Amino acid sequence: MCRVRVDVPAVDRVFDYLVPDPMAPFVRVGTIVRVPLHGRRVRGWVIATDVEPEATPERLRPLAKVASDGPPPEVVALCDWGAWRWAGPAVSLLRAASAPNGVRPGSWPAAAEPAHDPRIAPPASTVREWPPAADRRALVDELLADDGSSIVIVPDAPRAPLLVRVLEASGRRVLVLRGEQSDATRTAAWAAAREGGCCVVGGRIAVFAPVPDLARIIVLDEGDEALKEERAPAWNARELAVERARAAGASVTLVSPAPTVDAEALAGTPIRPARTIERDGWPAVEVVDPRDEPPGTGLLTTRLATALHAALDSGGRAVCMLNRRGRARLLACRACNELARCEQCGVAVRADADGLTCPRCGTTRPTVCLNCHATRLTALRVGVTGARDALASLLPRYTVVEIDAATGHVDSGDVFIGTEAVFHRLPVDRARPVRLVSFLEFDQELLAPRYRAAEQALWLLVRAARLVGGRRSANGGRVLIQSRLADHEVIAAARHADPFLVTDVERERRAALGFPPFGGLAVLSGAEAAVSAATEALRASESLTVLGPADGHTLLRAPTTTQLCDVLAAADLEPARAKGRLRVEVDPLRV
DNA sequence: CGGACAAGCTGA
DNA sequence: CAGCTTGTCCGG
Repeated sequence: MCRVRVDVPAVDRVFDYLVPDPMAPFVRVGTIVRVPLHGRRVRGWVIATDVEPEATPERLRPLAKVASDGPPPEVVALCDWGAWRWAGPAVSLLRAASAPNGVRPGSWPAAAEPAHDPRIAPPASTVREWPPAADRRALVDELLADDGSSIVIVPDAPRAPLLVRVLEASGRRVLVLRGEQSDATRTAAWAAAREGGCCVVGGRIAVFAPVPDLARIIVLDEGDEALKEERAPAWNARELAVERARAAGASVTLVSPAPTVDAEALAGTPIRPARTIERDGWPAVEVVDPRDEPPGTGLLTTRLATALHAALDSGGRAVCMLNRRGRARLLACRACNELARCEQCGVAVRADADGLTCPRCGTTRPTVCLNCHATRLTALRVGVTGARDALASLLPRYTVVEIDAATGHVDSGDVFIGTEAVFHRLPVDRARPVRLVSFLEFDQELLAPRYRAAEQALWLLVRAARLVGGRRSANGGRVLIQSRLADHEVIAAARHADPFLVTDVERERRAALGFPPFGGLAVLSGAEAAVSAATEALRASESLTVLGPADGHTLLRAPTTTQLCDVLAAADLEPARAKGRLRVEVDPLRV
């Protein structure tokens, strides 16, 4: 008899099945099986063996097939923990923890001894500050385990191959596990990791690597949002790493150029490198206040123009970042490209929570194209495109390339302008280093209405620092910030190479507001009827403060994340889900 | 989710 | 009242 969690997210339940004798040698916790369920065959994970059946024996059906080897028992437990922590179905985590193609369930590798006995060596968790432009390969090599397996989580995919080569050169068996790999490649790496004695390097899914002898987990760039799954449940590999290490008696190190308050709460006061390493690991930072410029200068200040010429004329390249968030004034239909205008008076309409609203006459309508009736609109890139044109006329001898999340492969150019995507998509060109990264309007990052705005803004400066290199690097690159808030702690942190100027302010602010990690926070969203039903269902619980629903969202707060998760786990939200789509996001990036 | 079954609607 | 649609229930 075994208990199976079926791979149907809408059926977030477990069922018991008989294990036919020939299958018995292959069935253990984690094994992926196919089971009959309500007239069809579905996939599922064995979550317990030798269970006492809850159903009447005559209703029990046998397993249909053993489909694949699956995550080891401790990873199955980690998925359950994640389902509790992010208030979602465990199935989505189990999928991330399994090989995509199925692995022949032969004889299991003998369960290896844990690399460390937790009774002798208590699990250590640490935060290491390591500046953005400093070489972190030596740090990682130092942190890796000499016996047992290690997991190194590198959210920034383009930076991983170099690290892999270095680790291989030092004689380690390295396996790469990333969500973007082909199914076959990922399956092969997953299967190989079961042997243990390896170093698994990868993105957020690497936290689920099926190594049997885990000794160390290293999370690089612990504040990178790529560690967080975008779909619900929005699990974060940083928290999972700490939990997995704790359960396995392994040690975990969270490394970051800008340690977050959350990392401190998870793994203690950060360890800082020597001051010279800090200083040399950040670039020279210059701040330009647009108020000091002649009126009508716009986004291209004279000091920016000078810096651009200096960077380009010496053979380097330049990057300009401008987020168009909150600047878009024009919407166009994704299908027919027609502009979204008011049906009464013809001016451009704006998108809000209820659909489209005319700023002149107040007429509203659902988000639908008047020309072709499609319901998906896209914001025209007024901000970036306008700035691109201005740059192009300022720099006639150079190629100005616009980059955003929708841009495909870019292979050359002199000046790159775009949203945050400009940091991810910039073509590599060792012969032409980036000598200038400029933020055309940094205040909108600093003042963004998100409670993690300061940490996110500092992260942009981290990305910039990695492009131009440290202040002593041969490139001679610099960062130029256009801002009216020169004294803001984010700017001060980069200028003084001291990220704790942000952490210290942020810790006080979060504690005062009771925001994570000093309190539990979740947002309900989705269909209006579902959100209001769920809100009513949760309003009764004593440990929860319920705000809303307002604008289709409800804010849930609790004294601790644990209490919040306990309430959400105990609540029956099925009646609410029946009324429409309901999304529960614990630790939302924005509220 | 998706099959089963019941209740509701329609047209001869 | 057959034949179809729509809604609700439930899975071992």
